[in-house]
Amino acid sequence: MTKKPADPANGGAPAAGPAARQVPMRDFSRSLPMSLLRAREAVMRQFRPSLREHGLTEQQWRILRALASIEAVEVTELARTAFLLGPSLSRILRDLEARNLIERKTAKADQRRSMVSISKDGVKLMASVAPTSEAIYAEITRRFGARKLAELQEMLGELERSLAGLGASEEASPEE
Amino acid sequence: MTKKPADPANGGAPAAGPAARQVPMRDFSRSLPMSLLRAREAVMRQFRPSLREHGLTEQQWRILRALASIEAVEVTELARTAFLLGPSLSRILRDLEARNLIERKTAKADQRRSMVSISKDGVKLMASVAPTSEAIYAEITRRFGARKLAELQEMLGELERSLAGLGASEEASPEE
DNA sequence: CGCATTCACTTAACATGTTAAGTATCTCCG
DNA sequence: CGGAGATACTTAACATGTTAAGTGAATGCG
Repeated sequence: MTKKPADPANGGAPAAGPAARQVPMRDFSRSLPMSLLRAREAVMRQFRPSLREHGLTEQQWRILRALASIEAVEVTELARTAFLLGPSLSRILRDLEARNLIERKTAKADQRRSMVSISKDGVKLMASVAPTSEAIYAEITRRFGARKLAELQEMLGELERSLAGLGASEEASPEE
Repeated sequence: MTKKPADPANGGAPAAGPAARQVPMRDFSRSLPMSLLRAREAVMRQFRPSLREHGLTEQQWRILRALASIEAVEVTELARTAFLLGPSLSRILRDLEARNLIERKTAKADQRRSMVSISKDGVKLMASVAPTSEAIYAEITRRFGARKLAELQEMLGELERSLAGLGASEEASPEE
């Protein structure tokens, strides 16, 4: 329960170490990336045990959920939806296919593309996980407050939008 | 190269698959974990290029920043501060030590503990990265709005606190 | 003192994140 | 029609996330 940041609560020496402290930066523990990371971890910690019991990782679950609402998708589109990078998705799909949770077949029109869909086993697995998952989500909503949750989501969306196209100033296509 | 799952521009879901949709769940793309993940990714995408130029990963940078404000810390305490799991930290410290960016020495009172501190080279490296990093943070703040940013951070903190002690067994994550 | 327990890490093993290459297709233009 | 370039993935390589087991050093207790 006790959370102690970078506070040298030990001896009490004011500290004046070997080469420390010379670069003045915001308090590290309050940076936006850290806040987002901690918040997300706090949330995911609620779900991981349940998923684990069903033999699913967070990412595998994301993929199944993304597939559940559509008939079939191309890998690239699925990567966007499940917010996974191509290589990760490629590996995970290989495993999920081996477990018969998804199905894959190359598109007729374009042999490069492969269409991915959830299998019956996949649907069954989802059905067994969804109740617990929803219950956890409901508890989180109850604790934090439905309204605040909506507000938070809205702000997160705004943050995303306000940063869109800021760091992509190189690498690939100038336009996009 | 620009391979990023960043665009939630999925074109909706016609939906009506073979074995799909039977388990009614919230729209996957709007789940809290996904919102947090996307927001954090949007933010980190701004920083990664700069860090990379200096040969640092996001986690290595977190560690250096955590070390910059104190004389020395135990590994466990550092793990809490930098929000890293023990094993990850162990590996990263090994590498940072090999690069002479940090120093380590076992505590006299307790041979099990090792005290970690940033080295002169580490401080120098930080000094060369900090300006860019601060500039990026300033731009993010400008785009999103300082007030909204503070609000967001506050909400994230509340979310964290409201979920504290919900997961079955705590004591297993980098936070507490 | 003797020894089981606890503690503070470290190693190991497996899955994903991330970037760079590689491979097979497909498109388009000369 | 043919080859350069773009596409849609897949592989590879390295770093981290995550859980479990291992190691050496302190503690507690009989």
